[in-house]
Amino acid sequence: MQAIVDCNSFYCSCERLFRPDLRNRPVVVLSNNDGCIISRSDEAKKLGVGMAGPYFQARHLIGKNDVAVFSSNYPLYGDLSRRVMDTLRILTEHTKENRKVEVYSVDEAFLDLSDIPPRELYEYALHIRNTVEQWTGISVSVGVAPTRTLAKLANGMAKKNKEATRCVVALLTQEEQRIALQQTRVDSIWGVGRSYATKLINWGITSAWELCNMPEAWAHRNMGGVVGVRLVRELRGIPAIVMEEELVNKKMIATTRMFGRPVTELYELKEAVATYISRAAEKLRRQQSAAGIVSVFIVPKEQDHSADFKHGATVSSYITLPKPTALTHELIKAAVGLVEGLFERGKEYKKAGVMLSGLVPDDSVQGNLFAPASQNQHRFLMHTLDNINFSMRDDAVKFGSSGTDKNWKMRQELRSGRYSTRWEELRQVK
DNA sequence: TCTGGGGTCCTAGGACCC
DNA sequence: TCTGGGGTCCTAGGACCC
Repeated sequence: MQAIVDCNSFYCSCERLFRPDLRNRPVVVLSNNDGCIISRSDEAKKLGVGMAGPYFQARHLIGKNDVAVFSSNYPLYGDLSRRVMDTLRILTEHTKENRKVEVYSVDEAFLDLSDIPPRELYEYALHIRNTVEQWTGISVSVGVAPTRTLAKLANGMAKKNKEATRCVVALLTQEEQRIALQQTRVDSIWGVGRSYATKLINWGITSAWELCNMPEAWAHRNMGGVVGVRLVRELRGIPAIVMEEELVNKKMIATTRMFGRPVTELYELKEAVATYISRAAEKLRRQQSAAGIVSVFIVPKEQDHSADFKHGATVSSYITLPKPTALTHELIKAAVGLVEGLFERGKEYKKAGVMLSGLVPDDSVQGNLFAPASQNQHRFLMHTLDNINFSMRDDAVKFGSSGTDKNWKMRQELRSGRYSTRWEELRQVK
């Protein structure tokens, strides 16, 4: 059996943890640039605040109902996430194999419960739920089932009805699974997004149970080949998605941001791109990789507002480096060159991003016999720079090309303190 | 005159996730 | 006025090889 442990309204719960006065008040957390609503407390959901909707559209509702609003505070959420995951690891340590927890995202993890006797599963899950809340202050929901997709489905049922289920739902028998599938709409299955949902409904398939009964060949033809087959099997209780072998390195590293205001000058775009590259290069070095391909994209402000804003007229280009590198200045040089090619005078830009791909392990990078000895010093410099930025504060030391004013930076007007990772921002009680 | 078939690698783009 | 950011996997199709 598999379990998925998923934090309830995670970002909102994190904010509330340090603001007990908000316990019964509706809370929402905004995306970067204060653009969209990405987390809502139950009270906010009840008010009808939509998920992932633009903040400005919900503003009226929020103002009228005394909703507490926060910009996202990733240092805080990251730290609390680590505490929750550590707790899960401790709770599952008694099992023989050491790797029973697979962190799936910042607020959820899969647990392998194959060596827990079926009769004890529900109590076991409940114990996990209660202990995580007691130790970290974060409340979670747990779904238990033979496959990951069914576990997700169970988790959704637990979240929907917290009191009755005590935030734990286990679908252990075929009978329980059938009823759950019949009650679940096809568009809330894990792995069915907007586009497949529309297709399925047009075909007259509206419940998860109906999809579960479609032949595999049909799923292969109509739902993305092997992906569709796996999905149908998972619904039937046949595991088709398995635990990851181990934490693997990323295959691509991206840093992209909206600007706080429209940007018209080339030098500002270059500063932004150099800043993003510095970030991405840090991530690159953290996993001891080097990048062989640098891509850059910039997004002009739409003239046509009726168009889908996510599919604007993005312009992008990429370059394959002569040799993979993890050195920030080499990556910046490549990226800045690309921006110069993409930029058009007279246009307003709202977003830019960089991507590093073609990643290889850094130690496997072929040394060049004729490279100057200074190469190794560069490497040492990068290491020092990362250490300073990690221990002091972000960007304490940086490259001049990143700019100093950065008045294009994103808006983040409502951020709470980084209570648990910065001494200066420690919460004070009188 | 008749001009195959199978394999690999790469890229672009679609779909999904949180 | 104001719509996030960072990933993954898969497929199709083209280029190339023998």
